[in-house]
Amino acid sequence: MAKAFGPPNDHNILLASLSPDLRAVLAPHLELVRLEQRSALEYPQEKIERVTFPVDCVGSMVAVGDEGRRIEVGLFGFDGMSGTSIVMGVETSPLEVFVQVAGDGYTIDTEVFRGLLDQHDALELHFKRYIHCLNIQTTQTALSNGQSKLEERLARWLLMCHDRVSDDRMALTHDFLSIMLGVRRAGVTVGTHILEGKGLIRAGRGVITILDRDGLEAEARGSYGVAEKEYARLFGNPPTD
Amino acid sequence: MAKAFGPPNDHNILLASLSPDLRAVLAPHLELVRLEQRSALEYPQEKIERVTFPVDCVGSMVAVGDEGRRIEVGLFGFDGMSGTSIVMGVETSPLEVFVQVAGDGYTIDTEVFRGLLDQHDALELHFKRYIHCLNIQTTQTALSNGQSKLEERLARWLLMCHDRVSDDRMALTHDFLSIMLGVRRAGVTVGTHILEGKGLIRAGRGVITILDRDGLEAEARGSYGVAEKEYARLFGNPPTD
DNA sequence: CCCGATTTGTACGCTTCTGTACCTATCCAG
DNA sequence: CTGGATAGGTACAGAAGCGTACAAATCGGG
Repeated sequence: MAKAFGPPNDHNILLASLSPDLRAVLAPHLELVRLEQRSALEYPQEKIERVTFPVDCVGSMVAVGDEGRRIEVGLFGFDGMSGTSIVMGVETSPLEVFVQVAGDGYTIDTEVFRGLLDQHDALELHFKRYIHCLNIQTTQTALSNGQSKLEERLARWLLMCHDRVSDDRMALTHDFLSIMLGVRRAGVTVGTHILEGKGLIRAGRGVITILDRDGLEAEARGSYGVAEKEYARLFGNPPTD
Repeated sequence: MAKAFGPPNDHNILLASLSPDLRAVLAPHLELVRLEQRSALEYPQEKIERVTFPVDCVGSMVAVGDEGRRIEVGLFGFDGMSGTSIVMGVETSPLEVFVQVAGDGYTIDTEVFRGLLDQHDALELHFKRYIHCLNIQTTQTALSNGQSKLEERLARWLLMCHDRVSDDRMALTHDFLSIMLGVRRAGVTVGTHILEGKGLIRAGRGVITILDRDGLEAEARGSYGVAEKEYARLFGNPPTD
């Protein structure tokens, strides 16, 4: 299977798939900003100030528990948005949301966004449907966390990340991946070697290159694809397809 | 900590916490029905016919993967509802939703429900906020699946189930629990012995009795409570508190 | 071009959980 | 009261991953 969201990533698909009139409603309030790696988009239990629609950056939603436990529960790029709680009518969330791959994104003030959603039901519907897809992604993560081996989870994660960047080369350290997957750093090293040994990826210092998407999907053994199919069904494939 | 949703369960809290006028909007369309154990409330990828608000039954949302992999990703009782996708503007979901503990519940036809949501934004807001809580529950499940030991996950699950039934005695087999947690049946047997050994529960054939909620919460080591606190914040404690 | 910082490779013993198997205890219908 | 069905207890070898530790490789600033 090709990338879930197709090649174009000079814009945000979620915004681009709005009808022209709804896009016109949002456009005047969107501001294009540069988002640096590790910068926070939301803090746990703190008021969400801005909603962000990535263009070529990638964000992670991470659940934090006691004793430093943490694990990624959501990944989004030009397919999605931060600040989903706002759409749900809640002003905070217990998750950490931060920029994982630096890049540009459109932001809008939370209050303004909430106001526009209230005025345009079709706008809210659009974002609710995206959140539905994101929730499915989280359920698949829960399934994967409970039932898959490390290298299967790694394969799934690499595919999801690859879907959201333009390059087959991705800047990722084992340490970073270990936090996302909630496993040992050394475990990621072993996992990457397994995938590398099968010719699915190539790993360099701080870089992982995707060589064989189909192979990775097979390696993920069904843990990848459900959320992506739902997204494709609801938001369609990009015009180039 | 006492039960997350307090003692009363002769009604559905989600419905009861609606304003009187919104309750009046829904009431004429609700039908009280008996829901038997194992009966399906939603089938994966099939149109959701009815939305259900449990009174004294409990439902599970289960993600299914390849090779018979399955794991529970959501639990709801008189605090919640089935058919959450409908609120999100989508008519299907990839999850299995079924009755885990038999009992009564109010149901409403999907089309009628969707129509009422469209007419009453405040009604939709109410259910969106519930879904926000349910999503948090799923993120905590993902965290727990990835980072907790079997007996911690078991303790968490028993607490969540206990929140949603009226009795300290719960009809649960090890086999059933093993499916919910996505572990071996024999593993659940060992897990229950650990909790029993600490005096937190008592286990009989097909029955688990909660003896010490606070002890179970400590045993869950932070994996229980986040979603429950959010629910309490948004929907308040029951009037008896 | 050298030094400290970052990243990766590898090893070891240990815990947790699995797959499988088999036996026992309890329940219920006839 | 008995026989089949259901539920639970236990055991064993092995896989998977952990915590920890340390060394090697690579990078970038001075």
